[in-house]
Amino acid sequence: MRPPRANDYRDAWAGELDASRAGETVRVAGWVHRRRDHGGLIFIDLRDRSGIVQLVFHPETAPDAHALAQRLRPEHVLSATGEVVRREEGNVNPNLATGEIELSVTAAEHLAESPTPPFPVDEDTPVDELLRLRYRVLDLRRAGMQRVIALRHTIIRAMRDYLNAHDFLDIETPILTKSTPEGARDFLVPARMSPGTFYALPQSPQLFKQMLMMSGFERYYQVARCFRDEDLRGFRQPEFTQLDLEMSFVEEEDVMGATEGMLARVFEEAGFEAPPAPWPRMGYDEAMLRFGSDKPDLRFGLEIADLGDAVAGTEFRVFSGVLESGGVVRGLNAGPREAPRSELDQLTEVVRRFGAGGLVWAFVGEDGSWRTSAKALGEAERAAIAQKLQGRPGDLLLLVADKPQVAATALGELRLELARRYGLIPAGRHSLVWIVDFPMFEYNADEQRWDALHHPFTAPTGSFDDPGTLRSRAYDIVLDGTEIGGGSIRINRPEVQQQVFTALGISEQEAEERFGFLLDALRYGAPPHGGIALGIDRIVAILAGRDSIRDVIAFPKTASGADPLTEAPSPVDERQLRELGIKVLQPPPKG
RNA sequence: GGGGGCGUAGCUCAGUUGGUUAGAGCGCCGGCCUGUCACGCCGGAGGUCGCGGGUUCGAGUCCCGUCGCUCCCGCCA
Repeated sequence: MRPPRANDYRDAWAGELDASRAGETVRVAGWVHRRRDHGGLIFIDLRDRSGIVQLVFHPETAPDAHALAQRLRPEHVLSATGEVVRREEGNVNPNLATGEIELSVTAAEHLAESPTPPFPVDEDTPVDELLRLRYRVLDLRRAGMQRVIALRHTIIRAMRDYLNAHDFLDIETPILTKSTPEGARDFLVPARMSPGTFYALPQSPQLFKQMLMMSGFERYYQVARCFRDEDLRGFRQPEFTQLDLEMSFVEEEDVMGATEGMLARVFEEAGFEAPPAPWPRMGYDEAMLRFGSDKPDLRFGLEIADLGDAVAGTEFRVFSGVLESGGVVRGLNAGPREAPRSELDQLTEVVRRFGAGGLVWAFVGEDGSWRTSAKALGEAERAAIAQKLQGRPGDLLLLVADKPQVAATALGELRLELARRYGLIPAGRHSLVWIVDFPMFEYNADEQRWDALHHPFTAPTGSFDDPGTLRSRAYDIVLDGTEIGGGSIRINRPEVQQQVFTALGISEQEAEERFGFLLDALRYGAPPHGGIALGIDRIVAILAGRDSIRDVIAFPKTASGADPLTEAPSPVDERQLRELGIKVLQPPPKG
């Protein structure tokens, strides 16, 4: 860090003092990290953003400062002046960056006191997350959180640097915008000046960035806050940040290439060893078949194989029944395992949770014979399956028979469970892969209609005669099994946009009401364009090795959407509601 | 909306088949200590066992409800 401007509080960073400054008089300021009172000598570890330095208070040489030090307690704020002293041989602390020196304090100013903090501001004790969030200010003082928030800054800066250098314009889009009840639930904001009407907070700047392309800005980006009123998860918050970008006159590879250039720079500056770009492209169908997921984790094997050929014409009724009704039989080789029955039951539970009827297991014996739950499976079929799954003596084979989507998901989740359970993910390995060739629509059996898999502004390829066969020009980028971004080439012709709306069951009139502004803009000469949105919170969390994006957001919300720090959300005054013409049907419990 | 886990001192946790006064480590307070660095030694304070109800002679422990945190399913075009 650059030295601070010298003032009455400080002229140096605590964590950057070293032996080269021995003999100098410096002034540092920060928080009391720890205090060690030896009766005579008092040691204070002083912490600022840069790190920690040990202050020594001598009773004889600086009695006033020493008296002050006796009153210091953790998290008090202090400014201290003293001489940088090289420590004697036996007193060097190799665990401290500044451990070769200490500051022999001559004068100190007590700038602020603090009660005993509710938890220690160090990394040694795990602390309940609710308590951390209630006292987030103290939590954020901890070295790990300081590191993560700084890493977040580094990542965003790298993104901006790259995009600025490639002619992208940073353009802001509205936070108060129009509700388009499609996809996620909107957060609504009542409009006082038009009673009974509402703004919505943006789920993403999608339509605005497309209109910016139609406005001729060619290349746009924004670090955009997005809002979705859905249930939370470790990797999902109601408000989150995405790096949003859009480009004109581009094809898929232009956007993917720009993204790779940008992310490669991010990884480099974050000190994250990712495989070199370009990253592999994998079709959606292939990903679903081989990995049972549209966000495959490629850091380990356990690939899934289709066993339809191997078991064609089988007498085993579970398999034959599924095959006859259009289902599939797929399986994977879990490798040499000696799983007891209880463990097989747990694995069965995993596939059941994801909709599969059951799990067929088989241990391959030394002579190639099987010990299996599928006793009716014939010898020839066993041999064919073993060959397909490269089953060797000792291997555990796991099979699922079900509808294609169910079998894929169940085996995909089973694959992840096996990797966790048996520790199959090598430390320090990372995988990046683009998933492409998504279906445009997916049939919603409950509503008896087609839903857009990506979003309805994505450009399709193929024929509208059979919407199920349409593909979209969309692409997702997947890091270590987590989707960190997705985008597409957009529709730039109004008649195609209308065709998509029609396929989704949105009438021309309804489309005009909801998206008329976009359709209008499309009519006045829209360039071919496309873009991508990257989940910044997720990227930071993965690069920081954190399990939750709450840890990389300064002020996040709990799983119930509350902020324990401010106690939002909270009731509002009756007067505020009257002004907005709102009547609350279900008042919050008094408390 | 559904399912699992958790809730005991300021913090992290232990607490047996229901049984006398609910414990430990850290922190805190007081005393001692001039080379510690998660300082050390001695002493002390500190509890609505999340909340409400029930069973019982007796509940931290069993039952019901409820609140909060968390993970998963649904949801997240």
